[in-house]
Amino acid sequence: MSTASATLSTAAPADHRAAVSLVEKCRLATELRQIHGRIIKSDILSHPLVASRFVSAFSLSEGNSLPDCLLLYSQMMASLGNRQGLGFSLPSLLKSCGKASALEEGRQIHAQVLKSHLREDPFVSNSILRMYLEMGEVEVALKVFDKMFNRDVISWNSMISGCFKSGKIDLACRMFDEMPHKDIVSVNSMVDGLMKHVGCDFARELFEKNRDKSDVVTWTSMVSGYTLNGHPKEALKLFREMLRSGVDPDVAAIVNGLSAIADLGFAEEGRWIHAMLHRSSTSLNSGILASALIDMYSKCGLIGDACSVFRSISSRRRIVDWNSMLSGLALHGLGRETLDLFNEMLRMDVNPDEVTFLAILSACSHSGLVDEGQHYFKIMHEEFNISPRIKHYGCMIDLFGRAGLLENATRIIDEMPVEPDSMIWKSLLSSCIKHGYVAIGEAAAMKALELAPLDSSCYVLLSNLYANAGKWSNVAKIRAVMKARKVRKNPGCSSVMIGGSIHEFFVGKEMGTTCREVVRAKLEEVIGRLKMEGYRADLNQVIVDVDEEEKEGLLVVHSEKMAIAFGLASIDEGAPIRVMKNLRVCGDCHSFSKLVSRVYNQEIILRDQNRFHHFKGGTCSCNDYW
DNA sequence: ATAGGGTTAG
Repeated sequence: MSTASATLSTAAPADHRAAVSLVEKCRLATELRQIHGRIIKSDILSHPLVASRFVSAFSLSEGNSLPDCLLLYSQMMASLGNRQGLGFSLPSLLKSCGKASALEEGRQIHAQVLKSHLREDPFVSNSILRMYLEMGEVEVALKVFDKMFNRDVISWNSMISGCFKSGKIDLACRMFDEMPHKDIVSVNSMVDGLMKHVGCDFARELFEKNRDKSDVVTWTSMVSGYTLNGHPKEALKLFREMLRSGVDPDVAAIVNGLSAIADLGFAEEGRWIHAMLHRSSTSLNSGILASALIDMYSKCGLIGDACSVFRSISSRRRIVDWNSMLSGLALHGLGRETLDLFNEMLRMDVNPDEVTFLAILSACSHSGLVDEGQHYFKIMHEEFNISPRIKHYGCMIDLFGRAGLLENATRIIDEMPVEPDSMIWKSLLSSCIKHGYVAIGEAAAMKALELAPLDSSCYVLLSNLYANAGKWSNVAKIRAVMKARKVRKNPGCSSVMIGGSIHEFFVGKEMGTTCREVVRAKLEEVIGRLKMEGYRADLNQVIVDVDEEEKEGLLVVHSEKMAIAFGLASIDEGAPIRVMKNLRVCGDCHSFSKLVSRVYNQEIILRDQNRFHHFKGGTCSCNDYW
């Protein structure tokens, strides 16, 4: 039960102060409507503050209720005594139009404003600008901007962020250069835009040039940007630097720190932040903090801790909390548990969204629950009125493909209303590798390569397809094409956590002498022992790394084997070996890990690009289905 | 009351 529902049973608010505080507690539009109904006959509603709070509450409530906002607006227009209330309400109303992409309504309000004294109000004119930018109407916004006589730093800043969001990068940069007075928000908008649309280095340059390093938003934009661009290490480095420099992190800063930690799998550091939040009595019920913690724990392999956080949320759990938990379970291959939790969510009347169904479908796909996956794909549309997006189709292709139902997978591609992207073709291709469909796989690879000619994983997959089929001359051809196009295979990298510190292993890269000898000796021993248990290296799976064989003095094995060997030699008795790998684990390393877990009675928890594998007693939590 | 950073999928 939410806070407002509890308060709703009491009588109508006595004065405008009581009304304002009540409105601010509401989260749902229905609650707001009830309060509105109670005071509609009193004069409380005509108080400028009350009316405007209602509009802003409606525009922020779940679902952004534009009709409610418009109704209040027309009521205010009708009561001549509330001109002040109108001035305070228009910014929220215009925001509401922007969020709802209600161009026609927005235009009408704009026209009415131009005819009134409010055209001189900077809040109102900036909100008009913002509304057009929000709707992607950059041309209109530019016209409004040019005609504004009360243009201020907020107008310029709105233009910068709006231009970035519409992909007008040059215009955004020009605005930044030309603006007469820049403040910290201008810099932050620019840093964020450069991160998202141009690249880390340009953002970094601006960040370094800006001498003011005390603003938490600037730091957060940098942290978020590095993570989004695939550099979580640099992101975490900056996050730590921010803390060291004494900047007080807010929820958004923490969330971004956690997101970098989740990508890196640094469980210890994630725990530390959780403890820090606990010490400072920060509530996990506000914002997306709980959701970010659940995500971090899941991605660090600590699914139990993720569940604890989820269960500890004391207020009504919101959709983001459920989604993070569902995705976490799916990531760990806990298909049944994911579906059980989904049903619990439905029983509690929480409305699933498109992300929920992505978690559900990916859970089904990872666990081989083909019928269930089809069922949820069907009801997603029929019962919950959510149209599938490309990623949902991707999950379905994965679901059928993994299960060997290639006809169903290709039918999805034929029938989907959106143009398939390279991810879709790569997914089909992976299934073809698994089930040995060379011709279909070849065709899928060609499509993928057409769409993403510089994506090394397309070449690697195709090469694996040929290698599995014994078509060695084709394998050689692929390698030649890669060389000619200067496409380099993403180097495999695994890390293992030993006593709180991280050790990294790369294929074909020099490591410290001691470390190399430890790994070499241990690997020799392990492989010897496994061979007696019937292990035979599957050379087909290793073939893509053959280039590295020419280098002398380097270990020519997949990085996860090195990490596991190092783990075996160094881990405390009874503790699981936690390994993270940047690519997908290959079949050979998978059987290797299973055998190690039995022969050495050693639990191994391995996170690869897609999911977790828990190896124990000779079996894997994925049931060899991945 | 208007401008900047925020999780979940793949």
